[in-house]
Amino acid sequence: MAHPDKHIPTDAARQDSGATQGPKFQKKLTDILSSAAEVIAERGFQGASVREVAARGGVGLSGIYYYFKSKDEMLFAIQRNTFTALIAMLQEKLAGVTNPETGLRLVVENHLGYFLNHPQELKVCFHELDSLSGDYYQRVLSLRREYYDLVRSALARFGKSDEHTTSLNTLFLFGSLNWVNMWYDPSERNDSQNVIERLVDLYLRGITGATQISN
Amino acid sequence: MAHPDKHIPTDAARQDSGATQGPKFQKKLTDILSSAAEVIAERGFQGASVREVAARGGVGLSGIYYYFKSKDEMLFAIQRNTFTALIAMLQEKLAGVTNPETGLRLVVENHLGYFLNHPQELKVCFHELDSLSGDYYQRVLSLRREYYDLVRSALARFGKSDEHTTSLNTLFLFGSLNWVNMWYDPSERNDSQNVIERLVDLYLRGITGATQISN
DNA sequence: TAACAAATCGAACGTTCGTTCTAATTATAC
DNA sequence: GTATAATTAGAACGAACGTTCGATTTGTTA
Repeated sequence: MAHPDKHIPTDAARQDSGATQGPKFQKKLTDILSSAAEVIAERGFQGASVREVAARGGVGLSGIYYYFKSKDEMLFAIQRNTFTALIAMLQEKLAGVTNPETGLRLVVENHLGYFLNHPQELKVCFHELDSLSGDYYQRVLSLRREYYDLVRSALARFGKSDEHTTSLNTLFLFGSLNWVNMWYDPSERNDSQNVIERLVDLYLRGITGATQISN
Repeated sequence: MAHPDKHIPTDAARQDSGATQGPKFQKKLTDILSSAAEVIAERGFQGASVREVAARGGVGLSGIYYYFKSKDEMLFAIQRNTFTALIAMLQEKLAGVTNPETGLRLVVENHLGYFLNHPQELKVCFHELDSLSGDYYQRVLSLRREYYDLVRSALARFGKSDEHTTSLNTLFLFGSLNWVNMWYDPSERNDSQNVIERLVDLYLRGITGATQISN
């Protein structure tokens, strides 16, 4: 009881994005999360040791626990930040868009564009969905659903399929999108636009049944 | 040196499928591999403990090492068996088939059919590709390439796309196929045929650009 | 039953893991 | 400069990990 008040790590699980903490704290927290995404993408969540995350983040082992309550919370923070960003960016891009083809193109560009800039984070989100449990899992699940609904409603604008088929097409599209990080090498980023075009073409024809490519 | 000869676990890495060992040995080996696929699918490779695999397989902890040299070898055996089976089944189905639509349908039916019967094995193969290294990794990689080439050549029969586009379409298809085990619930196996049909429809139109569905 | 191999068991090894604790250091405010 | 909080550092905890080993049991062949 000699100590005034035990430090409670800022609870990255809360949505208070930095109001209570200085920018220096937020910067370090972001650095650690970036390192964590790196290590988890490489070794998997269970295989990623907190010690290595700490080393790459330039902190001591116990320093990690000043910023996060647990290893689980780090994974949760990565997934929450990523899905929140994906949703916000997509909502902004889709605002006011009515043309279905444009909507599909924006969906693909948004998702693959984010993958090009944050390959580790996206890999973690798509690869470690089941590594969380309890409250963390549920909250990420609801974000995933929100993102799914956004994409689904974009595909629904084509009006060419019944509801169930639209749902299936959405899931097929997510498969194609997420599988990209299994084979695409970002070092040769010359043909990234081509990948986007071919994927849009494929689903455009697949959904509408016509060859009405514009550009 | 009091012992005649140390037992060398039958080297599941070799391709001698049971000539040197009795059927009882092979049975138990299969049981263990099945349990291993179960645990690895649930907890990931790093998170799967040999102790739990042993428990579910009805063996003591050290009993595992009578059948396998290491945990890595177990993962290798699962992936090798799965890809070998997928390749063999697909080759048999595609034998003599020239119609491109039939080929695509057989590819999808083969892959998703295997998923329905062996969900854990397929999840392990698609989820733990990078958990192997060295020789094990290379040998699985070459099997994956063989399977990929089979599917790619089936899509190439449509003759509607250039080579690069065909490659991309193949990768997109693999994404859709492998993503299925992230959302499909095998307990409601009523609509599995519908999933296959919708996926075939989507890629049929996407590749050919026409709506030439037969049945 | 005797001999031998095949298969299983239990205990132990060295390591690494996530987490915690206390003390020391640095920054901030009066 | 002194007090107070924010941040870091180091050592240690028990638990779980993959693997090994010698002994024991089970099965097979004479």
